[in-house]
Amino acid sequence: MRKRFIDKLNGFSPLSAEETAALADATSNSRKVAVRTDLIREGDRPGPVFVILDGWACRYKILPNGTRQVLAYLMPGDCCDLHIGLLAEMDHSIMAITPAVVVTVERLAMDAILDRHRGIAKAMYVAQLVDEGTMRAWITSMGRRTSVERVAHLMCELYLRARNIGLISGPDLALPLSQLLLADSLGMTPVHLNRVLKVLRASGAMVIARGTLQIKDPYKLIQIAGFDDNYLHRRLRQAA
Amino acid sequence: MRKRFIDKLNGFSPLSAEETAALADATSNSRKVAVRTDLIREGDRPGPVFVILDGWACRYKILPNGTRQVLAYLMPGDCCDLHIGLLAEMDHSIMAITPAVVVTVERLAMDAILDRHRGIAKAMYVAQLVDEGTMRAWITSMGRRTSVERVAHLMCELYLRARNIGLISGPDLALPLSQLLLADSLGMTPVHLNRVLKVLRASGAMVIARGTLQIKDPYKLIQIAGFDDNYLHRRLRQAA
DNA sequence: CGCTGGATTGACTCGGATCAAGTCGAGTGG
DNA sequence: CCACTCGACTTGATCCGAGTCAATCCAGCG
Repeated sequence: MRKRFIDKLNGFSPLSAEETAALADATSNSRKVAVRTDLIREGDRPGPVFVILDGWACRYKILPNGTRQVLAYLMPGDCCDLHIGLLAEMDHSIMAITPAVVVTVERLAMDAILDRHRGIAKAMYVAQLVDEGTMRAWITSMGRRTSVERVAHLMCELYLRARNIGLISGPDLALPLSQLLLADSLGMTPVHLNRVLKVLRASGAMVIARGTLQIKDPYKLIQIAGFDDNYLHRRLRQAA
Repeated sequence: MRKRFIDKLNGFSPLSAEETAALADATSNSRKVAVRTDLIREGDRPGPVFVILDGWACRYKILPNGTRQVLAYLMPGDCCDLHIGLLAEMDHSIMAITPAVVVTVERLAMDAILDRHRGIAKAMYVAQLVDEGTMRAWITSMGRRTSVERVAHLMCELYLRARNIGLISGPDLALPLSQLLLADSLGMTPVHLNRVLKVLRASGAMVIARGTLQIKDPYKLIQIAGFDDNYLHRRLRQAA
């Protein structure tokens, strides 16, 4: 299960055998987390860095008026911000949206790893840059894409990310996201999201049903979304 | 002019005299940039890290359909991502929106500084976390705030950031942002933005006129925006 | 077998986009 | 000094995408 995290980092910047071993060592102590548990809440003082080994989680904020905005999805291999411990308090919460397996790495241990293993540090910096790129893509979606484009774009992203970490190989992805959650990610109401899904289904591009995303026509979906995968930064600078 | 950058970092994590000197040294070689010049474009291979010493800039993306989304504003003291050099290409562009003074720090020089001066590294990591928090706040705004709230929220943010770096002291802020630019930041049309500004003016909370933001009633503005400054992380963990 | 939470659909309303005309102000050149 | 121009700001009229409210539908499950 740790494999996914190590593989993901290795994909960003090649790791030595020693570094792989160090990572495996640091992430050996995992724990299970129940669905809908907050890993950390807005206002909390950040503790150790954690890494999702299995299951999905999301970052989110609750507004004064009670509405919720989902800010990002965390899939196996993703981790929360490296230097989170420098902050006095969290500006958002993180919640498990499936039963999940999580490992926590103490701040000092994390610092030691980053210091000692430059390859790991480099890979994790890239991972962070990708997360930032993803946030920018979300801002762009919310600001300048129609609701149909927005949904298509998110599905392209989630599909590619899942594929990049080897979660899937075929055209289908197990999506443990309720329409309510998706609506809260995309800045729309559940009712409207449902209608958008119907449009996409009718277009023949994709279907979401019974917790599974089926991409029927990848080319069409990408075209609808105006999707460009550059922000996921898979092709990396060679001579870095 | 370099002072602003150093002061900002110092506010995030106290710097030693030696560190201050190292920063001053690294940022001594500045250049002027004309309005509306791109500092770097989407698709470019990232070069050195750069820091805005004077003037304003913005990150933005242009979509296939020609529309633009502004992703962030950079004010004096702000810098682009530290580890940007690890990526193969930029996923967005950065443009000067006023005549600006910019300093570029070569990647190796930057790495050396981060290695040698932990205080600088820490302060810059915090700065990056703040930028991420800001992006999350933007996502939240776009997704779950009305247009009036959104405008008010952005103005609170810009005002506080300007104040935090000592750009202003009174209730007024010189805002070099056209309505078109603001509209492209907030995911609305210039026409609608204009009407929203009128509403805010009528409410007595704030006025934007002739390139100046005047906050007439701070309490009311914050209330309209539902603004919480926690994401700017000014109160930092003491024992960090 | 009925309960419950998510998904789906319909009817109506409204915020914000679009289209179209101005207006204002700063520069520029006659 | 004034007319001309150009870009940015304003305002009005109309339309449409998305929100709201409300009623089912449906599947999993205690």
